[in-house]
Amino acid sequence: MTRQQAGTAGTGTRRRSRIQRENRGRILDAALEVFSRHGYRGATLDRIAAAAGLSKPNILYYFAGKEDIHITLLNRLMHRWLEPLAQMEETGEPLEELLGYMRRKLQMSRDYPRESRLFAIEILQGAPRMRPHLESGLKPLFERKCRLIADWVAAGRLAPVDPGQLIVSIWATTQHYADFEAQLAVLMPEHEARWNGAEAHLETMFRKMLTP
Amino acid sequence: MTRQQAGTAGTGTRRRSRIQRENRGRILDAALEVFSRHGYRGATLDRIAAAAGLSKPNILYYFAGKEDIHITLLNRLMHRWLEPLAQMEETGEPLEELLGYMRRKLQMSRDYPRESRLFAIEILQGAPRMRPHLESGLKPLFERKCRLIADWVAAGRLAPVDPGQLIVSIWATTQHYADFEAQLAVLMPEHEARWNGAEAHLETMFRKMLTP
DNA sequence: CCGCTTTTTTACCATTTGGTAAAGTCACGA
DNA sequence: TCGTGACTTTACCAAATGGTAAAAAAGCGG
Repeated sequence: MTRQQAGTAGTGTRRRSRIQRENRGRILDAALEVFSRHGYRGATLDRIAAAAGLSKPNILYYFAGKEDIHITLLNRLMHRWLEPLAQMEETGEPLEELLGYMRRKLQMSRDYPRESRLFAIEILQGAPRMRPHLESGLKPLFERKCRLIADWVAAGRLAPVDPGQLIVSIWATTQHYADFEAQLAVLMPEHEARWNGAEAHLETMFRKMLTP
Repeated sequence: MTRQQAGTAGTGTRRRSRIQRENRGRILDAALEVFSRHGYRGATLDRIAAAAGLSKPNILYYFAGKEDIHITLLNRLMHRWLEPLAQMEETGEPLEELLGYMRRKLQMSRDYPRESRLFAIEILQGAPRMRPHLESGLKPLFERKCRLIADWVAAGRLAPVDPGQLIVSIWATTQHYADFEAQLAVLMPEHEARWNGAEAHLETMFRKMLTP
């Protein structure tokens, strides 16, 4: 019977000391940096430990293993990632709701590029650890919002559009600025101009596409 | 003085036997699969060797090392990747030129998803081995085509648009279907409907955005 | 300031990984 | 068909990697 580790405590046991909360936080922050740059296989515990300023065995005192850290990150991520879409509701003008969603998503790319890359790299690699989340978390929300958009179109409050394709194109255009930043920084070196240009461009594009 | 290896021959020596051409091809094909799924650090020579049906030392007979394989892939990729944009010229109707470019890019995502993922994963990881290519290959082409689009806008043949942002949004929307296929396959399981829907949606979107 | 728990460090391990040396095997032109 | 160079395999190696055991150090309630 091995000793109970801090991070391995059953889901019921939520008591965490101050030190545990601090160090788990530092580990997750460091792991986000490393996983989002190198993917699961390319990330090493040594690198995460170095970035967190802790020793490798100390990391393994707080988490059951590399996979445990990764899964914990993905769980947290999914929550935050769905929020902007969930906020799009039937109250309010359809066009403004959609533009608002696009703006929130673009802001997320700007504020949380590491999370965006973590998500992107996981999907690129075939979503091996995330498919359950996609099925159970994202898909129902996606379908609900597709029906909402379809209703708006049917009521003539939006130009005719394939709701699923519309949402996908919002994801694609907004996430691109976080995920491909290394490329865009070469082509458009001015950081502020790039982001302001993005917002103006996407606003024009989706407004033209959706105005009935 | 080590023995001269097949793949290490100086750039001048282009003679390659039938066996060399075959096996280098098989190795590069296998490596494309593995690198595009796991990134540079996550890919292993063992995996590449297994996928190619060769032994690991045999792989190292044809290439100087793991990095040599990766660089060779990126070089080949860059060539093919710039082609669709290079084909967009000032002869012909501006709107049709741009829509044609978008369609070629979407077709590339459909036909060469592994290449698209290889590129995406390299950029996501900060483009460590590709920045020179971006500077010397992509950037000049990008700037040239931006000027072309700016000229079209100035002549009133296109709606006012930020040329750089326009090109970026074409990249984002088309590449997304290859890079995020694992996610889209969950949300839109019907493969043909997904791609046909994409083409129709993007055509509508960019046509509305660009019609003067 | 004592004793007990939590946290951290030191010293390891087994496996994997990129890479090499050298002995074999094959192909093909003379 | 035979010799020579091109190709392939076998047997390794040193470093890196995920992970563990157990001792040492810190916290902390009493």
